[in-house]
Amino acid sequence: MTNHSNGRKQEDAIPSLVQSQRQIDRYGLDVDAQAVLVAARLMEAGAKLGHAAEIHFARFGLSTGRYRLLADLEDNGGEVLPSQLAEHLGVTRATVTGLIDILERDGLVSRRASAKDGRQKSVILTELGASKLREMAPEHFARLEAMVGLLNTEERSVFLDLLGRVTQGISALTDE
Amino acid sequence: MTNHSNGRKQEDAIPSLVQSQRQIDRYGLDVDAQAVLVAARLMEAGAKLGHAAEIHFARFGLSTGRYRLLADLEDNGGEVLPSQLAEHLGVTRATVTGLIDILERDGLVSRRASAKDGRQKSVILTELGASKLREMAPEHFARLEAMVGLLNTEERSVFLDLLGRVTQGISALTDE
DNA sequence: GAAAAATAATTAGGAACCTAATTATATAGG
DNA sequence: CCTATATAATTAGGTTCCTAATTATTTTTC
Repeated sequence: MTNHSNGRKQEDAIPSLVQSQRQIDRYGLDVDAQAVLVAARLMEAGAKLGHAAEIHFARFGLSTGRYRLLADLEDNGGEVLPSQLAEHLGVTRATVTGLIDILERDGLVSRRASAKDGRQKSVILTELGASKLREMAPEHFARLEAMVGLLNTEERSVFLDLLGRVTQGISALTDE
Repeated sequence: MTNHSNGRKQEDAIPSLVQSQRQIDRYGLDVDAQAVLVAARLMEAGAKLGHAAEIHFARFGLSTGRYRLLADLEDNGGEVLPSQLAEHLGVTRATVTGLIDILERDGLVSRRASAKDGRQKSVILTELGASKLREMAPEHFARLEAMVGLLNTEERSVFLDLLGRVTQGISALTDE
């Protein structure tokens, strides 16, 4: 058994309800096993999706972060400050600096010093960057759509609602 | 504006439906914007949860991976092979080797050469490792429960079902 | 029973993101 | 005005996980 692709055997990594219940019972805690299971499954799904996304974007010579930066640039008229990019993407400025470095090296964006404020250097989407987005759009969006193809419109709405509420709850892990 | 904690401003990073629709319209593609939005939101949520989990486990001197390894060890009688751990956790053997290195350095697990097969070295949960799990269980599970506290039991069931189907669909990103 | 193939764990090196410290410029307070 | 503070971007160094190559041992095959 070669464990091809990523050492994951499809089903093995999925945590089960009995597994969660057993963990809770071991310490005699008063916790809902289903709640714990939701947390575990979402974590699993997030990690799996993150990994799959990297593979997907690598096909176009990009990473998830670099694609999202390009897309945000396109969404905002082709010129955005690094600090704004960091905010839009939900990553740190240090990370944005690194993303820009590679995108600039590859000719997909360029940096331009601001006239108004000497501290700022705005990031510009080059023609090459724009054509990269254009070129990958059909396949990219088709795959995203296929990904949620097992849910109908109604179910997607419900999923978005529930996911939003769980996302709000994530702060329970970091609070205090 | 200091952008404390992680440079994320609560709402800013959440992708919206109009944003997805605009991206699709730009290239005149026949794709459902809601489907794209589900993909984007799940990615966002996964990344956010992953980061929050690291902060959570860091409180106990662990990382997400190291905690999961300890928990799996406890779930399986305190002795498991590295290759099995890799399979259970859905990570590579190389990663497991690294996790064990640190856990062993901290005294939470130990390695023992197999008698039957000279290639194998099983991993053992030490008493210190077991007490670490015991000690963190109440707070750990309480926080997980709080995280999904905005969903009632019925909604959690629905969420698990829908998440499971989306998770199946993730392969659409990597197929072909 | 020795050569070839498979398997277990590890090592080496890379990618993505992080926090904290640094550099350069702009703004405010006395 | 000029020192003190705030802000923009970057650099330095760390964490987590990955793929590919390596080492050691077992199993298969002829």
